Amino acid sequence: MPDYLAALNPEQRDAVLSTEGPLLVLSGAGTGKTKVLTTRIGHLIHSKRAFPGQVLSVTFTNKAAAEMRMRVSHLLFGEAAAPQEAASLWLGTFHSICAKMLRRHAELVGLTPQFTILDDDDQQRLIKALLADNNIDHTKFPTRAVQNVIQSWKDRGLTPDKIPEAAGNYTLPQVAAKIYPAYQARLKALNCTDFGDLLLHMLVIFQSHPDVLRQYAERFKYILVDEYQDTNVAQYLWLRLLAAYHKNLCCVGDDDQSIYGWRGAEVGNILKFEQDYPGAKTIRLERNYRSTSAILAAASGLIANNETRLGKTLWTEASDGAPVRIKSVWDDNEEARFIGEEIESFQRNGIALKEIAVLVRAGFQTRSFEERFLTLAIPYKVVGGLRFYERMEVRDTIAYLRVVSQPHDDLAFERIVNTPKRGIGKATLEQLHISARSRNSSLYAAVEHLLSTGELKGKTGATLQKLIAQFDTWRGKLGDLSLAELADLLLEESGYRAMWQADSSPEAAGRLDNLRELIRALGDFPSVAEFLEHVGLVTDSATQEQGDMVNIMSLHAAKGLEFDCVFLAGWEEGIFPSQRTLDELGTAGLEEERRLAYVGITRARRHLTITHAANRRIYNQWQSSSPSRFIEEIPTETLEFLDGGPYASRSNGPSLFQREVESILQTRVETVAPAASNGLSKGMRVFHQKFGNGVILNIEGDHLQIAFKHAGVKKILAEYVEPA
DNA sequence: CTGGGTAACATTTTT
DNA sequence: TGTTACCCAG
Repeated sequence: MPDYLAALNPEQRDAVLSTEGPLLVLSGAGTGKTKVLTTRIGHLIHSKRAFPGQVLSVTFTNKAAAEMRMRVSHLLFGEAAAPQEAASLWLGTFHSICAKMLRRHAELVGLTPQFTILDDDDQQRLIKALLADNNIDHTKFPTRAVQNVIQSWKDRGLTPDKIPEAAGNYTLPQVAAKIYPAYQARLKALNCTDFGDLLLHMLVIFQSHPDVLRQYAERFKYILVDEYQDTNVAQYLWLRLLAAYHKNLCCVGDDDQSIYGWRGAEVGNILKFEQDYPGAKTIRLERNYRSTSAILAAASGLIANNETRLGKTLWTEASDGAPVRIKSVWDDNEEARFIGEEIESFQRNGIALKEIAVLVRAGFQTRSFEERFLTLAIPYKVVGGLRFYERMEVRDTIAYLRVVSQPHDDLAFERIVNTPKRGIGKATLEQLHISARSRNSSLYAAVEHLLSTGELKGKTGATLQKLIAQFDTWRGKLGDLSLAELADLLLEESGYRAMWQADSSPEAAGRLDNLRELIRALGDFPSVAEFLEHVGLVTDSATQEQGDMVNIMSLHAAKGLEFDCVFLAGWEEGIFPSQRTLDELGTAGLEEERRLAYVGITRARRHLTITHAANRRIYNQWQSSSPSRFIEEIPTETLEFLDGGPYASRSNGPSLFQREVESILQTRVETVAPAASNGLSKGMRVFHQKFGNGVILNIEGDHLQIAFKHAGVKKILAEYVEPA
C-alpha cells in the first residue's frame, strides 16, 4: 500500500479508492475532507487512471484551490515541489474554471476572448444607469435590490427569456425583469461579463453546442467538487452536464455546514445526490480530529434540532476537555470587556493570540471588540473587511490600465475621466454619452470624434485632448515597459498620485501605500490581460498583516478555519438567529442559522465560550434581548454557566443603577490619570496626521504610546498629536 | 464644476 | 453610529 493511503483512516481510504461512479462524501467538520480530496486526486494520477489534464477539481474559494494545488503537488512531486508542478490540473473555483472555458468559446455568446469581468462596483453603476434610462425611481427600487434579483436569476441558471412571470403591479421583480435583458445587452456591447455570467454563459453554450459540451465531458474522466452543499442551481447543472459522460463525480460536502442559502446555494443539491445519480455511493466521514468531545457534543446536540439533514454523528478519541462556557453580560461593552480579559488570561497561559478567534454574526458587532482591544493593547485583525482590489485607489488605477489596454471600456473610462479632477462634469459626460449612443461607439471614440469635429472646445476640449493624447502615449508603451513601470508612469503623469499626495486626510498615506503595493503586485503579471483576469477572479483580502493577533471575523468568514480558543459573541434572539433571516425564510432560515451556529462551535479545538448580552446598542438606540434559543438547544451537561444560569444577568444581574455607578467611577479614573504637558492623558482619543485616530495607552514623558485604529500600536512624540 | 453642508439611511453573510 | 447621496452656493 502506498504511503499516502496508509496515512488515512478506513473511511477516508474508501473515499479515495472508490474512484469509479458517482460518490458522495459526507464530511463532517474536522474530519479531514481536504486530505481526502487531495489524496484522491493524487491517487487518480499516481495509479495512472488519468492524466492531470483529465481531472477537474472545483472549489469555492481561491484559498481552498491554492491549498489543494499545493498539497497535490507535494503528494505527486515531493515536498520540495512548487505548486505549479501540478499546473495541468484543472483545479480552481467554479468561476475561474468557467472563465478559462469561456475565453475559448466567447464568440458563441457574442463576446471576444478578451472580455472583461466586471466587479461589483461596475455592475452597480451599469444598473444605475439603466434604471435612469428607463425612468425608474432608484430610491424606490434601489440599485442593489435590482442587482440582487438579477443575480439570483443567474444563480438559478435563468437567462432573461426564462425568468418566471412576476405577479402584481410594478414590483421589484417586474422592474428587474425589465432591466435584466437591457443589462445583458449592455454587458455584451461592452464585451463584459459579471460573476454570474461566467457560469450562465457556459450553461448556455453547453446547451446550444453539444459538441463543446462533449469535448469537455469526454475530457474530464474524473470530477471532484469541494463544499458541494454550497452549490447553486447553475453550478449544479454545470456539474451534471460535465459529469454525464464518465459519471465519475465525487462530491464532498457537509449538509450541516450549508450557510450560503441566501446567496443561491441549494442544500437540496446535496440532499438529493443519490436520486440525481442512481447507484451513487455515500461515505460518511465522522471521525473528528479537531475538537474535544465536549465541544463535539455541544455541536451535535445543537444540530440535531434540524429536520432537513442527512445525519451523521461526529466522534473523537480526544478527551472531554473543558466544558463549553456560557457567559451572560449586561451589554455589548461588558461583552467586549469580558472577552478581552479572557483573552489576556489565555495569553498568560501560553496560548498564542493567533489561536484565538472572536466570531460574530454581523459586521457591526466587531466595533465594540475593536475598541476594547485597542484600549487593552491586544493586537487583533478584523478578517474580511475591504479587500485590496476593492479599495478606491486600487480600482482607479486598474481603471486607468483598463482604458490603456481597452479604450472602448466605457465603465473604466467614465470612472477616471474626472479623477483626479479635470473639470469634466455632468454636462460634458452627458454630451459624450449622447454622441456615443448616436454613433454606436464607445465614450473614448466619442471624445476623439467630437474633438475632430471641433464640437469639444475651450478648456474642456483641451483637457480631453490632453487626456486622450496621454492614453495614446501610454498605450504605445505597453510593449516597451513592464506593467509595473507603466502603472508607475501613468500614476505620475495623470496626476493621480499627486492627488493623494496633496490630500491631508489620514487615509491618504495608506492609499499611497496601497498604490505602491499595487505596483509591486503588478510585477507578477506579464500582461494587462492576465492581471485583469486575476483581479476579476481573486477577491483576496488585503495583504493580511502577519503576526500574532486575535482574529475577529464573521461566522461565515470562519468556515474552514480552526482555532484553539473560540468566542461566539452576541448569541441573542434577533441577532443570532438573525431576525431578518427568520422573517424572510422562516423555518428554512432558522435551520440555516442553526447550521451557522454549528459551524461556529466546530471551529474550536479546545476552548469554547458563548456570550450573550441583555442589552445592545443598535444604531443609536438600546435594545434589550433574550438569550439565543440555540443556547438552550445545546445539551446542558456539556455546558458551564459562568453566572449561575443564562438568565442570571436578567434576573439577578446588577441593576441599571449599579451599572451607572460603575461607569461613572470608570470615567473618573480616566480623567484622574496623569496629564502630559499638553493636556493629553491616558485613555484619551487623539488624532495623528499620518496614522489617524487612536487611543493613548501610556505616557512616558513626551513619548506617548498610542494604539491607532488602523496603524497599530506606535510610540509618538506628544507634539505630533492632537486631541480627537 | 466643485466642494461643503446636511439629511437620510443603514448593517448580514460573498465567489 | 458612520457613511453616503443630494442640494445649493460660490
